[in-house]
Amino acid sequence: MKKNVPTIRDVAAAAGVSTATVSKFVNGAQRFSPSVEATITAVIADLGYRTNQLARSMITGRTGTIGLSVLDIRNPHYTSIVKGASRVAMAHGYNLLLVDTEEDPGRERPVLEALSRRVDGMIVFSRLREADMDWLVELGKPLVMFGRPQRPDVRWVASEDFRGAYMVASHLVSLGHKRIAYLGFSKSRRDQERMGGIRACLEAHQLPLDCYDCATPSAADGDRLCSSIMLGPERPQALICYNDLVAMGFMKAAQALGFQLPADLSVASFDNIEFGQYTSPTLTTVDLQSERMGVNAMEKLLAAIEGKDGGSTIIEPQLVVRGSTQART
Amino acid sequence: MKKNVPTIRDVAAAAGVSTATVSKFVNGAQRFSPSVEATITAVIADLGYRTNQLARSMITGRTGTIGLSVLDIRNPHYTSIVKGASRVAMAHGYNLLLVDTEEDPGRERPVLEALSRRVDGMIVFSRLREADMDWLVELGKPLVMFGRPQRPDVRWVASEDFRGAYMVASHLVSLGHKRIAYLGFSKSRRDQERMGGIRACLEAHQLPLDCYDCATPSAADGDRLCSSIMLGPERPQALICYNDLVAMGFMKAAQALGFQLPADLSVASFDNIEFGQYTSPTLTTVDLQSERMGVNAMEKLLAAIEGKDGGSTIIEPQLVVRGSTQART
DNA sequence: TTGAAAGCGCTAACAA
DNA sequence: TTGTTAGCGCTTTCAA
Repeated sequence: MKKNVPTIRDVAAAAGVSTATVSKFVNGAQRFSPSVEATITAVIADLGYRTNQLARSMITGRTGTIGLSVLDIRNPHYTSIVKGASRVAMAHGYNLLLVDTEEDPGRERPVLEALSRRVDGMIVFSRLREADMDWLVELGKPLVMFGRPQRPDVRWVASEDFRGAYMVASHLVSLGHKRIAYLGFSKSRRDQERMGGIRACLEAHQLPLDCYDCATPSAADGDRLCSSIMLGPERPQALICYNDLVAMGFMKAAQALGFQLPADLSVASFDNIEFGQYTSPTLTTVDLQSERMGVNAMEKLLAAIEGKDGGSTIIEPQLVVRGSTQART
Repeated sequence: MKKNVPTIRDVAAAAGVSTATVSKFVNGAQRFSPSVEATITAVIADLGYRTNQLARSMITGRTGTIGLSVLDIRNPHYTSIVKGASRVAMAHGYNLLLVDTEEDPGRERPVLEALSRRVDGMIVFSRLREADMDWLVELGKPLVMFGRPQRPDVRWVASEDFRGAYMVASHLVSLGHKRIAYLGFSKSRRDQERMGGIRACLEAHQLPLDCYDCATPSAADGDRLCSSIMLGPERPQALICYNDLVAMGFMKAAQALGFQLPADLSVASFDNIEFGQYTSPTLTTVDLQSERMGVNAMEKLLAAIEGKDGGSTIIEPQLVVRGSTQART
């Protein structure tokens, strides 16, 4: 038995009208005489006709699909962004073409170039340097990025990383910590801002800052670097991690090393992923409002697709104090 | 300035050959005379020509895209599945069209029907009952599902939920627990198997089983149901939760109520999400190998698309014992 | 090895 | 309100 998907021509023939009429009807483009309307409706139901999106897209140039590129879908920060973006997209009848670049800048270009031809717009979280992303903009698709690319055509949503970092640092200083360290992730563009915020705060208090660097922003790396930081010559009293995952891995490793947290070390980080509430101790963190970032980015993109300017947005961070930070005794 | 994306005709004209030749060249369909090959290559590079996938798809019927439908992307169990599936898809040059049905069976049909027209195959995690998914199969696309749908055309990957459940129950019994409860999620088809496995084990030991039911399989619901379970007349000595999220919410609430875990209550669950290692106490759970499920499902689907039969797979569960379960003293 | 021509299923002027 | 007609960019016979 052959699979015969009915086309608009089949419907037109069966209903005794032209394909143009069926097309207009399907797209609700105008009003029809009751009789025509009735027949077409009946025939469509009868044949089980469904319009071929591909064919439509080819003409209209619109695909009804949004491309979303994230760095690691397993990081709940990105997962929440996807969730937020997905909700808005679905509510507007768009689908989501998801790309996980796995923190590898080298994968971004080929993947996004291919993606750009089949979507109406893209939201991208990138590890590329500003200088290396001309091609992205030249793809000519509406584009929303995370971070703050200095390009006139690109709208973005960003968090105030500098300010958030200043806030955590300030919190730790006020708890009486003198020796504070930062376990960052230099491959990220946000790392500079975070380190800058921490440094600015500490300098204002004339305190030094020790910096360490992850290879990947993951629990595994927090774990891996723990011994060298905690058992080295310059053991910190408080540590700020690049993100919650790093902090979780680090805390667990520190406890395995015999340290009491937060008594021996206060730990704080960025993102406020859901699971920070369940760690032991619970995690003090800077809430970046991931889901809202996703929602916001998608709203901007849909606006751009409709030719409106959604502008750019800075989302204010909020310090969430939990059990992992404590006053120096 | 107008955006003029070069088409195959532009290339043909500039190279002085026919569009058919260019098409064949682009698709590497055959060999060409050196001169033709050289000119076409040069012209393509010069014009920056890239083939329009949409147009090609319309003819070939292949889209290079896989649809993946999950119930809640924020649940790390699904996130890992997506990760696994995504890796395999990208490695084979496929894109991923992601759908998050948000645990709402009512959304599945319209969304998947729309999806089916623009993908080469679908992997779906569904809350639909067997009886309600005829339409899914009739969409006529290669299909891989999670769970064990009893349909000849559908390949699936499933975990041995009954066995896994039996294992946890057995573990708790051997720890000396007499009053064991199950906090399930009856909307899931897997719930039956899990409850069955637990019950089978307890009956073998002539122990009773109290059952409770979540409205959603989330930490929020574990939290919400905690007081009624822990402060009711039939407080359990051990609790098996539907998944890790429920367990995490439950444990946290129980501790807030003043209970010592695992001394006052042993808790275990299913999935083995990464974050179960960081809770306090760390979570005893049944590892379902989420990422592998995703990988496996995608491999099966790609096989099906190529006309091969990837078969169906049952993935064996593994009990991961951590701190949340302890012998009854 | 190359090309001519006929569409894939649909939409969008423009006419009637 | 309805129909005619000309494609969208590409692949695919079939013939040269």
